[in-house]
Amino acid sequence: MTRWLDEDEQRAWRALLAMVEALQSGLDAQLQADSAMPHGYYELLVRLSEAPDRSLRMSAFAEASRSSRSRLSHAVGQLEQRGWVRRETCASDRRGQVAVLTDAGFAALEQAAPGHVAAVRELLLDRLTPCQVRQLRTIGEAVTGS
Amino acid sequence: MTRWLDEDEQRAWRALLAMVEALQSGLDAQLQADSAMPHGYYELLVRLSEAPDRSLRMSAFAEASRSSRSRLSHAVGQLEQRGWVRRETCASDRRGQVAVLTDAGFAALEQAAPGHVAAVRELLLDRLTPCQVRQLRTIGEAVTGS
DNA sequence: CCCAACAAGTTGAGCGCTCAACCATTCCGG
DNA sequence: CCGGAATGGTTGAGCGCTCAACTTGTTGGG
Repeated sequence: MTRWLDEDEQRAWRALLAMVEALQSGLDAQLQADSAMPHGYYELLVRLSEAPDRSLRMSAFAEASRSSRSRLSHAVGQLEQRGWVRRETCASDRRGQVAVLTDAGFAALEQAAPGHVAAVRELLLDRLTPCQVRQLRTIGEAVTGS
Repeated sequence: MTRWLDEDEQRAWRALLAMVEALQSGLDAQLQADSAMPHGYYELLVRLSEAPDRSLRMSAFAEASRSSRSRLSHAVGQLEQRGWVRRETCASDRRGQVAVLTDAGFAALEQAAPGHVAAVRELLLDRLTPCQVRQLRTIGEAVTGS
């Protein structure tokens, strides 16, 4: 028999859905408007910028960004067309491809970051107490299992 | 000057991103596999099923589901094609359309619900303490402003 | 060695969403 | 009343994502 959600669970779940919806649309709108960049691409550039040599093997890149190989392949294609990322074939394994953040890509990220961070503050962090911010982290880590 | 995220904020934000990603993909995969229904459509059917007469004026429907008019129009088109929703022209305002949940739509929802609820438990609620569930609700309400 | 399994990425079709443009109807000031 | 603004909803193009199929390269047991 199905164990339905009780009042508290129902409200928590719906509050989460609403929050996610608000954050996604808000952040995406801001990035799209100010930097002509979808939020997903921004996240990719961030991951890449944090990697050694600003470059990542595709499969490692996919894992780091919690993305499917296919999605990443399409996305990197787009980023490449915009000149933000360069593909290089891996030396040790000729199957492999390495995505490298170009200077233009890093510049685009630097240009986009302030507005994005401001939006994250405005839409999320400024609306929470420091304690809630810590709670949110704990909750997120519990859900993803680390 | 940009006020960057400090350690706590950074971790909280990334944990939230990871959690959202995990939940979205997990829930969508479950619904898609078990009921051939994207999560967004499920949410629409739920809202409709809770409305008086299982029907809603398009604009009210859009607001209730925090969706744009355009998105809703496309989505209802799909739901109509699947026979889950019926469109009727509004009596009092000939511009208006009313979306009505059909019996088949309600049946599809009843069929899909148990698996979905189970997935919500498995991926989210079971990983949190009751206290964290309440925290999550409070946080969500703070972010969305109610 | 060789070739069958496997691994790394890519590709194309299809789908849901967004944005802007668009029709139809209603409202409202002159 | 009448005509322009506002409202309600739809449409089409374009984009990012998913899924399944595919190509290319590696590897390991006969």
